[in-house]
Amino acid sequence: MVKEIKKTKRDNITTEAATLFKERGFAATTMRDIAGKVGMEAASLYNHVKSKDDILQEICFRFANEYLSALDKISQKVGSSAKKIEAIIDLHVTLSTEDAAAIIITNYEWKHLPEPHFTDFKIMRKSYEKKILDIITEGVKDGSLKNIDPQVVMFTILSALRWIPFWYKEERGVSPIDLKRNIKTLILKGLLNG
Amino acid sequence: MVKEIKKTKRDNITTEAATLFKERGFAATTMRDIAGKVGMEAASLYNHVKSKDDILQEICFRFANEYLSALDKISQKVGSSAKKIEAIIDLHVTLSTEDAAAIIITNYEWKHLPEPHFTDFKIMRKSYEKKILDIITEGVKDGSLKNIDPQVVMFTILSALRWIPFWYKEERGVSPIDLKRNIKTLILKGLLNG
DNA sequence: CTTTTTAACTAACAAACGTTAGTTTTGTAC
DNA sequence: GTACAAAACTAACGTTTGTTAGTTAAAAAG
Repeated sequence: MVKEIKKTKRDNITTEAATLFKERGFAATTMRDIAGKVGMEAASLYNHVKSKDDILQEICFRFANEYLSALDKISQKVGSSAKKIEAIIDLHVTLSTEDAAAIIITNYEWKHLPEPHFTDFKIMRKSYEKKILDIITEGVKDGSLKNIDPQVVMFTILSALRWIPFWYKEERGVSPIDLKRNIKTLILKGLLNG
Repeated sequence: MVKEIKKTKRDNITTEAATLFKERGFAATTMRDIAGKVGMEAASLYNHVKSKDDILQEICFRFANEYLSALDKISQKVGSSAKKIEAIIDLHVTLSTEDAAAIIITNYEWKHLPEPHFTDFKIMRKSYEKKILDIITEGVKDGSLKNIDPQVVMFTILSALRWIPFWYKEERGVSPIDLKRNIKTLILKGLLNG
């Protein structure tokens, strides 16, 4: 009972902080801002959270781990390179539309992580990119994918996916399902007709 | 003579500041950081620059204008929708590889612009996106482009292009020309073979 | 050489920052 | 109802921030 209440409050702080970090950036968000959103004084936050950095760490590593473990599952289960890329698109769209603020933090505010977490995160990120690079390289080698520089393909796809939480809004009238289908078509079959 | 020297020093400050804003973000970069890079005391910066915000404004609006005027030229001169999109890709790659730091600021740190510049910038940005959206919509209507949601296409392409300065490095062995060709193939013809 | 600008410097300010200490309120268990 | 723990509060701390004031050195103009 005690632990559950504490966890809920901490989660609430994390969520509100993520929204502010997204809007103003980590460095420009103050503990007093976060406290205001949560409905308490800044000092009271420290009953639930160790520091401002602590909040950032929680967000970044929660999703870094989620991305990595999801990618591992994809690498094992799914078949062809193209199918794996489709699954990666699904993964990013799902996370980006479900928890946009936190995903933005994970993708763009992680540079404010203090050491050694900064280095740890960087390694995880590089590892994620490397795994995707390998999937693409494999597809190019077996001839199922076009002979485009795998590095360019990897970064172009990841860039497109990482930016989704910035522009995605329900009000635009594009459902997550539509979004997945449209991006897959664009990436795999291209924009040109015929 | 007098004006030229002044302009050069100011440009130097702007350039060094852009590098720091890119690495640490605008809010986490101090005037003392910038001064250190330039080789003077923080207070001396104010002989060349009105404020910290002033530096950010200069960078953001210089490139916002450059993007917009380049896009207008493309809209007038170039022919088909596909050719226009190719020209937009060329534009972004050229700017991103020539002045990566400043482009990153223009794309990601503009949220720190003080009003009314923030609103002004937002309008310019929306206008840029709208013009690209129109190009895509036209191509879908005349049947030269696949029937993918133009909004999704616009954001996906722009996301991929806006992220280039983050990962592009000469050492990766991909020249700007290669990059342009590869991205065009990926976007227009897709990743799948056959 | 003298005068006038330009641009560097040192020193300091007021505000805002993350965080700590100490105290009071709130909620739960006996 | 008393006891105890959790979580809120107020107050304040030491730093760091962007910026200003006042002064000195360097460069350009006459």
